[in-house]
Amino acid sequence: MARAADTRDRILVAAADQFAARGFHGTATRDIARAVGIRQPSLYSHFATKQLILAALLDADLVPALDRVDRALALDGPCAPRLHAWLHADVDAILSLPFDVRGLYDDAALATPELAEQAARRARLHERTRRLVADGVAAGEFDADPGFVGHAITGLTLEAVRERSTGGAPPGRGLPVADFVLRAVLADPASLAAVRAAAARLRPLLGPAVS
Amino acid sequence: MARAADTRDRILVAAADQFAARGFHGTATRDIARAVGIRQPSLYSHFATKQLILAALLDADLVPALDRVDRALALDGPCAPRLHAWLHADVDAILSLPFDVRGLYDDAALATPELAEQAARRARLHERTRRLVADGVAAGEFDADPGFVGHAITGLTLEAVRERSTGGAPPGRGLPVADFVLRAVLADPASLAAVRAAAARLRPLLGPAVS
DNA sequence: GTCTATAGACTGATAGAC
DNA sequence: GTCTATCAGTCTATAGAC
Repeated sequence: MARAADTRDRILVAAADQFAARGFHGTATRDIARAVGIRQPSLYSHFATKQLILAALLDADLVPALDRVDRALALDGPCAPRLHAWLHADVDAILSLPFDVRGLYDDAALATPELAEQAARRARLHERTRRLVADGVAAGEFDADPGFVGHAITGLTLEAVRERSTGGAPPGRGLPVADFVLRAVLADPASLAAVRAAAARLRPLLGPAVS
Repeated sequence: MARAADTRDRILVAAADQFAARGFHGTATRDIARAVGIRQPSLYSHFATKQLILAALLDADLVPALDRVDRALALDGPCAPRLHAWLHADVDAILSLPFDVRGLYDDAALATPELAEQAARRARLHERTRRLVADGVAAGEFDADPGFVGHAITGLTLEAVRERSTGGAPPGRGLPVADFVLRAVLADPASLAAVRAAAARLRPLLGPAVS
């Protein structure tokens, strides 16, 4: 046991935990190594630099997230059930990751050239989230500012992650987040029950149904 | 010119900017000093430790915020207009601070004994926000989980701050945030217009009307 | 792949002249 | 209150034995 790929994964999980608690800059490679049970220089058998640990974690979060939003954008039918199903699946998927994404989005670290690819992925993710909302506004289903709602979704998702990390039990937050956003943006609030029912049928297409 | 109190304030603003960009641990006292235009040891004429700079910034954010939520809790009348007016005033007040609060809430730093007082203030603020929502649920005005809505408000507020820092122009986000939350929690969505009108009369009691 | 040893830069904070 | 000089500790990353 303790194969190389195993150690690599344990480094990633330990690094994410420490980044979440103290930030990227506040985490020493010695701290990560200690949590894994190896010496600090041994990390460099798996990652050439500390920044590449962060890049691997960002990709593990961003690549599946981009796939989910692309699938939601590609679905047919009205926007409201697609937004609801996507939010539900997206938040549950992020909360079910084996590591904590909270410390990954360090704006200064993402601004460095080494992480340009990850920064571009993140910008693409935000742009597509905004488009999902804007489509619904254009169709008359939503009454909202897409830019603001995009930021609101980001804030709600990050806070759900923060809640899991700092609080006790990790609850199924996907459904509450989806309900909260849809209630806030639906032009016809009375249609929420129908939207939820339609979203339940779409969700299996967007990812595992966790809650 | 350049009196002592002046330099102290400029240290606080510079420190907040750097904490927002690189986090508390990622910011060197030399970086703060350079932004102020003094040498690194000169900082210690104004603050005994780096942590006390963070404590002063946290207090400048938390003490007025506690005052605002206490005034909202003390008001008479239904909960919905009070929640709307408080959210509007609170977000606008935070966005109009002369410094960036985004980097202040480092969980690991707040957990140290030196910042216990600030951590307690923050917990009190969260508890009172939750109570403002719970009162409305008990009165039948809201249909929501107060714990979840409390976290949602935190996430929306932090994202509004992040948006100001990373994006370009700082828009008046207090009203959109208040509308977003009220639409999401009101048991009777049709009452939003009346709630907004009543909130507009309360808002002058909670702080400056920025937008 | 992991180890010990260490390089070289940077960290927060102090001492003492002005 | 600001400065120069500096200390002791920590940081990421490398070299080379096993």
